[in-house]
Amino acid sequence: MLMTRPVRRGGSSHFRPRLVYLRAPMADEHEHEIQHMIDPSVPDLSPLETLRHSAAHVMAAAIKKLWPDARLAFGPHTDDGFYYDIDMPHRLVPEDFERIEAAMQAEVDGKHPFVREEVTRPAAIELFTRLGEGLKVEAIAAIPGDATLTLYRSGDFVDLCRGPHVANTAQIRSFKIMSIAGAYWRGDETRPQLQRVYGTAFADRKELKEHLRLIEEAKARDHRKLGKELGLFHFDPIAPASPFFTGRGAVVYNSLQAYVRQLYRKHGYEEIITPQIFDMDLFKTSGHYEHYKDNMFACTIDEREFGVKPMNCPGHCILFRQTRRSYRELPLRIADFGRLHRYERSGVTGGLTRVRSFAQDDAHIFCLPEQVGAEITSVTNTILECYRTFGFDQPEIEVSTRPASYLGELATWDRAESALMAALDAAGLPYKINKGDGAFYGPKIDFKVRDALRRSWQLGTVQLDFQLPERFGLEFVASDDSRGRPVMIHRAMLGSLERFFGVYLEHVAGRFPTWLAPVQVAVLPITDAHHAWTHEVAAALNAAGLRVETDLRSEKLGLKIREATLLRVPYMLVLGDKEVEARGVAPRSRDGKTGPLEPLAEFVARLAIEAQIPSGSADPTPQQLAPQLAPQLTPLA
RNA sequence: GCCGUUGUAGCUCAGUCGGUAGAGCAGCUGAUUCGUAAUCAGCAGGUCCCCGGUUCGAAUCCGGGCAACGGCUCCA
Repeated sequence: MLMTRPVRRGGSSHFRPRLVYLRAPMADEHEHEIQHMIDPSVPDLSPLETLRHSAAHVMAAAIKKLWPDARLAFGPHTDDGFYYDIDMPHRLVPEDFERIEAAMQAEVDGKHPFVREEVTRPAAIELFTRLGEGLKVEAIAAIPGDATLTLYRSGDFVDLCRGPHVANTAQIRSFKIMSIAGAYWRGDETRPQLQRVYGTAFADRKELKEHLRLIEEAKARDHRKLGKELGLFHFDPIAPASPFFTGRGAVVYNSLQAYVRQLYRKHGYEEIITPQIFDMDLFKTSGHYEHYKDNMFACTIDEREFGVKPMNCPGHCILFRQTRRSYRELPLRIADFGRLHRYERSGVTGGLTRVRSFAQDDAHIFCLPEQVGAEITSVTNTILECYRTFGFDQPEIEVSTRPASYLGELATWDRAESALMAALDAAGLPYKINKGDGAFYGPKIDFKVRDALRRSWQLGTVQLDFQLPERFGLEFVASDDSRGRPVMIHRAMLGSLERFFGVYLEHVAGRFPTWLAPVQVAVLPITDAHHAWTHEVAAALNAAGLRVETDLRSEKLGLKIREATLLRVPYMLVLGDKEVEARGVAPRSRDGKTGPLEPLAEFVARLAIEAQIPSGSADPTPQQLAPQLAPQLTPLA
């Protein structure tokens, strides 16, 4: 039951209702909303976020009990839990987690209500100074204005906090300390580092268990692990953060490119090839030298400074202006799989997700200002089609608008931003606006997909650019013979192919659809007597353009099946007396299903269709689509 | 770049107090010819990440580098 009491607000004299929680049972779904409605200064958190933020308080209280000299910083909720930044002499190790959890449980068992309290700034400073919470005092100093501050008490723990919170610590029943990491006070790397303790909490034990299972599953299908197990790619210290793709990996990589090329053909792009290394003058013109030089590989030859391209756009501008362009040529859509090199700082790289040598499915569209809307619509549709093919759900779309420091005319920005949103509106696509998050050269749309484990990845991007056409003096001849400046649209669907490779590998847990599988069919003779038919079958598959491997070793069938299964080969053909006699095959899928004996030609014809690169001219067949959630494979013994 | 952790055979890992480097899998050789997720035996395989120091002696201790991993920051 909710009760209200009058509370003085700020300096004004009016009274407003305020909440006090007296109720123990958890999870009134609407508590937080009520809290938020009554006081808009209370952040609008979801019930789960509220629970997690409350759990952060409980954890902080527990840590303060165990290590009274701990100084608290901030303790917010995150996408899948919460953390608290703490400054203390004791260096936490995983062995401490159990003690912390036990102390947290004591807080929970104490059934302490969360009590909100309003204080003046001086009172808050006085309180936290007395408690020795220097970081809190600093945080108070950083809060602008002289608004009333709020405290939340639970038991004998008190924290500066805007809330909201659950009613009572007893509601925090399912929690776990996850990990410990370093973090800076307010992200400032010149300040001493704090210890960030990560935890998670859920409304009930079942959800917590499921969350922990998903974490285990994510570990099992980590693309770095799968890449090694499946022999797809390799890293060596001799080329830090730069993948070596093996023969198998390159099949996947090239097939991804082949698919994107299908889309290009369908949607009116032409693919070009541009240089790798340019005179640094190019990047001085584009602005990369000024803004991005520290991330570029450079060298000086013959007293001339060169830079390895970190992006394709400047080179594309050169190609655009190498001839006089008529408005009739626009929109000009040029695509480039050019290899890019960026000197990513040593601490930021990892697996395929952030590498120093990579390629994008990159394209630039040069168009008339009035063509922007139609182009955005077309690009967006192509991106959505692309993600469908890979079995991703509808992506989350975010529009980033003009940042504080920007280049170009205000009116142009306004026009561009409304063009982006109008295109999305027209397509009936929901999106979120990230105000002020655009690049300084133009607004953008980002596309984020969720993979099979519900993790979010930013893949595609569509960016308007008014700067490069200006800087490179690009122009076209208009119908009245005047000169106009084209608008440049940067766009990528998969983003970095390397990164997409990693994301997708995890999404399908190594079970590539047939058209992407490095090996599509494994032919497994039972004994030497079946080798002749094996060679015939393999030759027929090979002739149909399928990727086939034979296993002629004198190993037992079980082993051959096991190994092909672990390599996630989509189909296995076990050949024994029956198959030889019938001149047929009985395909076994990697899921363990065995089909009936059928004539070889039938299987070849069927598989050839399934293995086709999705054409982009029709919806992919179910077989071409990726499996949504791969069944769990028996782990290696 | 910053903080922390780690680095031993192709892979996954063990290695006590500083005293000649270990296993399983993979590989090679041989045997086995087998019907839907691991046949048996033998052999071979090492710059203990790199450089330097301490020590009679270093995988082990110390210093410096490199790389990977977990985070932070960054990702015009």
